[in-house]
Amino acid sequence: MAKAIADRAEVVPQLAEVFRAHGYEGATLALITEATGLGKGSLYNFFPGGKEQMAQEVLASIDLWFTDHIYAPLRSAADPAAGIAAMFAAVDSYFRSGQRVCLVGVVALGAARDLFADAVKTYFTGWIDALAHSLRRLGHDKAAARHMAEQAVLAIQGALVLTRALDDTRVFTRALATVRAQVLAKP
Amino acid sequence: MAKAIADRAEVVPQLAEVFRAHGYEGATLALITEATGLGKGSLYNFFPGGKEQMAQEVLASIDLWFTDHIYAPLRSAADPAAGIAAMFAAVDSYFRSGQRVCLVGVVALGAARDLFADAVKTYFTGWIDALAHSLRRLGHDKAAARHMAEQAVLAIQGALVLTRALDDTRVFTRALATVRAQVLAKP
DNA sequence: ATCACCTTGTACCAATCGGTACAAGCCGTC
DNA sequence: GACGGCTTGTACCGATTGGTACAAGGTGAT
Repeated sequence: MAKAIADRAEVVPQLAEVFRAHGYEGATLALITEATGLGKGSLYNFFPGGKEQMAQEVLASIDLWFTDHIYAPLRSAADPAAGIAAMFAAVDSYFRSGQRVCLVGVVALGAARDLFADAVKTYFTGWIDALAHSLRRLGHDKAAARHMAEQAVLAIQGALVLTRALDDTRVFTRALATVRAQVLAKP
Repeated sequence: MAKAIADRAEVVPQLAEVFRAHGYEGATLALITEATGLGKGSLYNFFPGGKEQMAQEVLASIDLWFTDHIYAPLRSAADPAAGIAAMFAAVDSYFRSGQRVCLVGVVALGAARDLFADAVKTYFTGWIDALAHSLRRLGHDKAAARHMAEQAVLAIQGALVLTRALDDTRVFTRALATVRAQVLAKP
């Protein structure tokens, strides 16, 4: 019938928003159709694997974004403290001060965790590893750096939960500032 | 047909486990029937309001448990530090070292948040208030106590997310120990 | 023993789920 | 301008969703 070459590149972020808002099982094809403007025909043409493939590609694109905008800068920053500061700025902007939710965290808590276990683990270990790397350069020993990185990532996830629970973005802002200060404190 | 007086008191915890494992929307009546051993007839006899009422009562029972076992002891403990230590022990046991997930957190992240917004807010504000109360008694000023309590609760939630994401309960144990030390440090 | 009431299993309901089939149409290529 | 290959809308599929109706059966009070 038509040809609108709806590019994957613009569909995947729309899919991401649907999964974020409704979770994996809650993201029905009806919602996906509505959010993307694509009928089932197009959807299954682009993603023959159905919902599962859509979610996999969304998770892959998220991982790519974090790699490009957070993990890599964390590793290549001339000044590790500056790299960490940039990370917190990127996180605040990515999660819209807590209004946006972390899809990977949502998946991890849900029943679909097993389906996407690899992607979930890759995301979090990638983040913790990159941050721990910066912390070592900052002068922390290996064990302390890993532990501190883990604690920081976990606090960000918790901040997203609590922010949504209390429906107050100031929670997120406060939490981010606190973790930032802890992480950037002199070893 | 039968009479088995399946008491509410034993059904609600079973419901809680189903909601925890599958989320609100993911907890289908088929799963609920299987987990409780109760047919639809009994289920809708006990909970005329359907799934929503089941979830509300589960959330209420969770709030009651936390009030009895955590918030109240936190307030009435002769030694505030002992009360806080007891809280961490209770949390570790309740969440089975991170193998169990926080239903309230799961709901807060999901699409059903608006349906249960009141219960979710009550749970978290209750927790933060009680902990902040203990921290004041420990010598922190009002603002610092609130801030520290918020940070502790949020770290516990984040620890649950990360523990499930990495499928490693040691994450939870480490995180809990860290937060405990931060919170119990001399003001 | 009777009776009213509570509990329960089963059949059933419309709506929606994820997914498939396929014809109709648009496109670039020759 | 005809062709072949993508892209798309629509109709359709069986399975499952949350929920209702109700008859059958069990229980306790009398």
